[in-house]
Amino acid sequence: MTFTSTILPLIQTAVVNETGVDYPIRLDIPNDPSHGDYALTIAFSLAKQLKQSPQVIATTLATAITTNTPFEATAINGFINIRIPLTHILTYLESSLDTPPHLETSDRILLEYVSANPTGPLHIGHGRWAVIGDCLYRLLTYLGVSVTRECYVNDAGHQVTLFNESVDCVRKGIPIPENGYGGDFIPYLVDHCGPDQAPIDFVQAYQTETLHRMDCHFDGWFSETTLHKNGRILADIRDMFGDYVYEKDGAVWFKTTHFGDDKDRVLQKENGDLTYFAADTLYHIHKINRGYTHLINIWGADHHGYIKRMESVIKATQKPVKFQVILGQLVHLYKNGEPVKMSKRSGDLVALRSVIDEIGSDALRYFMIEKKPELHMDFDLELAKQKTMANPVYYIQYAHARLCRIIERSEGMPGVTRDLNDGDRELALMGCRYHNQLVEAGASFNVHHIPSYLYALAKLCHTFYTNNPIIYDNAVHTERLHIIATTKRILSHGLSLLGISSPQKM
RNA sequence: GCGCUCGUAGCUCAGUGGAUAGAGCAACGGACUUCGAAUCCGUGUGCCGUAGGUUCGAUCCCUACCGAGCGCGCCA
Repeated sequence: MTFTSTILPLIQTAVVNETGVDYPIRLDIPNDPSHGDYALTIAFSLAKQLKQSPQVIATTLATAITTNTPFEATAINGFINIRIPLTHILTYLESSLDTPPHLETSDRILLEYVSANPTGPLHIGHGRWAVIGDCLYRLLTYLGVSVTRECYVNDAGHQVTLFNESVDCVRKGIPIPENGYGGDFIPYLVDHCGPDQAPIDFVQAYQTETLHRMDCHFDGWFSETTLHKNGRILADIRDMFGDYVYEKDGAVWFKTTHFGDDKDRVLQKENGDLTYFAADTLYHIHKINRGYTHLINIWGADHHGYIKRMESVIKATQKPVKFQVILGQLVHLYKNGEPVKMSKRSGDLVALRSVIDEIGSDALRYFMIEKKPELHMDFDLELAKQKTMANPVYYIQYAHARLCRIIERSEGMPGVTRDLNDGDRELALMGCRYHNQLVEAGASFNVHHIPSYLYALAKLCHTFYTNNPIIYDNAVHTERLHIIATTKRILSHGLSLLGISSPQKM
């Protein structure tokens, strides 16, 4: 249950009773906290309809709200500012974490991300999609939404053939073919991959292990090869989309332009091979056939040209399925200010695994999730290492550890009740907003709101810690202890949604 | 050329159709006998890329332009 859901209905009723107009109301948080805990801008919206000035309406409504609800409302320049009584805040805070908020949707979500070729180690960009996907999963699941995490394994096609050839060449000690896979990884693979294991299986296991090091997991791995097995990919596509499949220049095409794409796309090449697009089309149909109604893909921004194509496929099914792509901009990796190439085939690859091992999963995850996905991101390895101790994640974790310490120290001490001040109120109110933040983040699929919120909460904690002693005169301030106990749980829970640990001691 | 993403303080970035646009870093000055100083407190900075438009109100929505990155394969 969110905090605003304990407030909004009462205000809504008061407004409807007063004006006779059932207008949807939104609670805003004012920029300036001195204005109030929440604000309504409804008076502006109703001005035309009621033929009165916003201020007149606001004044009337403020009186009605103050009279008919537990909340105190004042009208200023057309805004209605709301102040929530402390008792309401504390009552909510006490029980808030026991009832998770719900995000209303009947969709079954399939979240596909990473989906790397099993031809080399994952790079830092994969790390970014992995963390975004993983956090989104954790958040939506907490909000009661049905989400399945899936990684599509591109274990078929020309690149895999090329990769296997490269491995063979290295094994035989002969030069790798033109456009083959160079770099340090193949020799590493040759040294570690047993004779009974296929090279791509080794790579996939290697990638999985890397992801585990940053606590990223999947519910399923979908192998492209399984789609090819019965040899019916093209036939199945024809069966479903016969009207939009045609032959030209010896190739087979999908008429994606009919659905808004720039040009039609090839399903089967002149040489008889199927394209990546053909298999991926069937894969997405497969998702729909498994009952998923909302397909979310996290792709690197270099694949944005592919979106229209897959959108066309979804539209062609004429099924009420949502298709959404979260575009993650690539991470530009630097080392001491020098750009580092991330090409999978180049020898100077900086693998995700080495970054995890260098700066740690907690710090890496925080860096990857604190910025919105579509933001271009520069990531300097040396800087990240240097800043490790000044990293925001430690600031948040430290707040948690400090609160743990107080709670530990207070055990067995006599409790006393004393007055609460503005600092108490501010921290408690911030804690109340946690569920609203989560719902907002979940509804918009913007996971990066969570670290922003947690940082702000941690900041209040540190200020609170300095100004508001919980233990003094050998006694515990009971109400304060309740506030920080819940705050501690929120910090810990929020961090867990990000896949970041919340140590009791640091 | 066409398309996608981005453009906010010196740097890295939040932010929302609403009130005086905010954090962190960096700089400077304070605060440890006291629940952990990995902390706190104080001191500045902005044509929110540019120009129009919609609106009672635009940094946010629309259009054009400028700049950065990416894409425009019968590669994956």
